[in-house]
Amino acid sequence: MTERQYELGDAELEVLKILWDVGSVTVRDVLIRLHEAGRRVAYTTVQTLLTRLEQKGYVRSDKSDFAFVYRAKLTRSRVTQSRLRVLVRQLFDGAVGPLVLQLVRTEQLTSDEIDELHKLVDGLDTNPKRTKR
Amino acid sequence: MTERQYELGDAELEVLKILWDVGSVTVRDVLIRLHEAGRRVAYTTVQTLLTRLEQKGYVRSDKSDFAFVYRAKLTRSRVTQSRLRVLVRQLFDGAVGPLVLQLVRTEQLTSDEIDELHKLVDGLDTNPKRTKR
DNA sequence: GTATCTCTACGACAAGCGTAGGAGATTAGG
DNA sequence: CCTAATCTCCTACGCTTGTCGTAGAGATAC
Repeated sequence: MTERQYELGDAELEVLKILWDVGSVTVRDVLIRLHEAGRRVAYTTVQTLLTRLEQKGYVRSDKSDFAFVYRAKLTRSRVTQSRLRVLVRQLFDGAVGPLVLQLVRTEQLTSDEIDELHKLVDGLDTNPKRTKR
Repeated sequence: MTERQYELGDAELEVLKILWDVGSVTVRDVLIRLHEAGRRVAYTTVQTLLTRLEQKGYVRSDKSDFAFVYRAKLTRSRVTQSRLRVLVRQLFDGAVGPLVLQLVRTEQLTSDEIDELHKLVDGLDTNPKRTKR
């Protein structure tokens, strides 16, 4: 495809989320976590996923005294933002507005979220324009 | 992964979007459109994509006098909604609120979109009813 | 010191997807 | 009818991703 750099699959993302939650983990840590979550995978599967995540630059590893310890290199919001951007481009031709509108329109939000939204939206127009990263 | 049904790849989505825009198309129609958009693919590639889309239930075809004519079976919003749901589940554990918040926070919206958002958000609490698809 | 456990390295395989070629049918133009 | 252009059908290749197996290196356990 066009610009297919920097992708990650579902399973990889699953692992990455654990790294975000926990911080530093070994292969076994991730494995246990996944098993607790009902995900029955083999040790070496996790190992492969972590290796690939490292190759892709999402994760860094250092050899501690016993096993390799992995930690995320990219922040959660960095990655989610990038993924969102891809999706927005794919589905809404890059226009975020329509996406938000569809979300607000078709998904139910909790009243807390609605309150938060109110605050955000109210603050929007007073906010000066932001630089495009 | 768990429930991997109902997926479609980038190229497939690209084609599907053309169907949404145009309505009824032949393989060649799509091909021309793609070429106009700078996407240099072979005729048979488009054919494969349409066939797969049909197998997956996104598209329906009928044999008109010469070539097959394809049209979308699922609406655009239906598909975008489903894709959004997947992404929301993956990245935000199914919570739409945080997603919207992140979007509003990190992406710039046009003032029209902000106005629209205002209206939507204001209408939210008074209009909580929705049928679950 | 041999059996056991755990970790790493390497390879592999199936499915999904993007991409396409070739064979054979069909249609249009003379 | 003959030929060129098209269309459909079938097959396939390479890459990514999810999933492991196995073999070897260190440590542990008796």
